Amino acid sequence: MTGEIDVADSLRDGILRGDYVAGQRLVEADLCERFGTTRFIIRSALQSLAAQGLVEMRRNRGARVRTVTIDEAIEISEVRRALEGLCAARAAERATGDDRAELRQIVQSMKAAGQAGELLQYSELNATLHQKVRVIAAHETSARILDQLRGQMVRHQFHLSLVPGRAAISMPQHEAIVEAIVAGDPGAAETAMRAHIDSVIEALRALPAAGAPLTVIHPPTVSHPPTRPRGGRSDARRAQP
Amino acid sequence: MTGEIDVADSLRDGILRGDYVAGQRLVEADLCERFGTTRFIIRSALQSLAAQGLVEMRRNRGARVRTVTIDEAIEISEVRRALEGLCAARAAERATGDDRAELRQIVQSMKAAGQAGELLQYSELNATLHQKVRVIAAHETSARILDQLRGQMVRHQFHLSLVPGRAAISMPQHEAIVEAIVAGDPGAAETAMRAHIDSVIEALRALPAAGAPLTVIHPPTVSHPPTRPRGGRSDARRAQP
DNA sequence: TCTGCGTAGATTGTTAGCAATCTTGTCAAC
DNA sequence: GTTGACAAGATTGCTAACAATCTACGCAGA
Repeated sequence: MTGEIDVADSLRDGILRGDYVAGQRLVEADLCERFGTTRFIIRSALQSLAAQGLVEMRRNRGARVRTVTIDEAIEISEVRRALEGLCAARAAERATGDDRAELRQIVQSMKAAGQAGELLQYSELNATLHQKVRVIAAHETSARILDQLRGQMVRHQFHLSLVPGRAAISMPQHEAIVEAIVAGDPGAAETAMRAHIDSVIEALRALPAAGAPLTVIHPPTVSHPPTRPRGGRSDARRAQP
Repeated sequence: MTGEIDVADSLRDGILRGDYVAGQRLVEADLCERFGTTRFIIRSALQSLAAQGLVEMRRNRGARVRTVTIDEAIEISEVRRALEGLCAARAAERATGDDRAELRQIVQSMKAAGQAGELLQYSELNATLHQKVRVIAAHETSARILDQLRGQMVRHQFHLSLVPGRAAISMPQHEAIVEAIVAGDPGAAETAMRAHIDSVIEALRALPAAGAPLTVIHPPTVSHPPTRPRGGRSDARRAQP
């Protein structure tokens, strides 16, 4: 039985999916019940997730889902700007004929989704495009880091994709990136990618103070309320007639 | 007692200092004895170090000190190029008067050490300069990532600093970086930093295939041989007359 | 009524031990 | 002499129970 890995992945997926509210306490005993395993496994999983920056562990205070502020999201995006710029440049140097065709295909689909107003699909294609660039770049170190950062950004990125008019702004930027890669021009590819993420950062700065909207889409599970008392002589659990 | 953190730090320092040979197995029981604690603590520490990329953990096969190949070192340096470029640009925007004075001071000391042929001191000042730039940039996300990467690079960086003529090459590059930051020119600072790390990458590419030299400087502790049999009915331990 | 302290109980940190797994040396068969 | 399988035992994976720590409630005093 490979318990540990499964639990860490499930928990990670759960957090990324929004099953747990940002800032919510992750009580080990509760997670044991939910995943049907022991505290040791849960603890290992939590440590692993803490290393990925998805949860925050404080001594004697347990783990909570890490809240990423807008300021942090901007910092993360600045790092993305640098690293995805690197990947775009490398992609321009390494892209095969098939790669180029696929990139063009993705951009076509994005255009269609954008014009049809399919925000969700546009957002997914956007992720696909960025990932494809990373795959072509074949730069393991930056890929690993970008993966980590993406995990921390999920919520804000989700918000962004719903900002009206966002697709119209980013579409030509994506076209420029793909054009440069297809043309095999590393410098232009890097510049285009950086310009694109600059605009993402600008949009983040304009974003309202974050918060509730997400919980409307992904309501917290009733058995795991956002806050919960700790200690005290509250017999609340058993005191239900 | 805060055991866990101390052990993780001690182990990290030990690896960075070169107490453990690259690729060496880290047997939990041995580490327990060495640090005077239990396997749980050791295990947590190892997981933490694995997350930082300093050790490699494989299921049922334990932990070993991660070996970073020259190719990986180059990849890491490419990421450093992107992120330190970002930091240099931000430093140029944020540096106070005191910061500028301190930067100039460090460069002066480097010049002196370089001319005196004090390779070790030059290498330390080099690290100090890069760190100072990061501190001025005040960019937590990239600082955290750069810290991790630095840990993985230590060995190769050490090799580099011993390459004859290296100081003479990097000195003007460092001057250019500091000049740009002092002048408050973010673009020039980023360009200068990227040029500098480009030359580091070039030097890495020219480096001989890595390996033994380091063990001459930091011989492995006798109680922790690089390789050790596992399993089998070898009574080697007790069979010493 | 408000404030500060002690205590109950929930929660996490740690320990010791059993079970599963892998490595290596040895032996037999070809 | 070489190749394959077997078994010993070292090593890691996991479980359950104990100890340390923190939080909130309620009571006494002002």
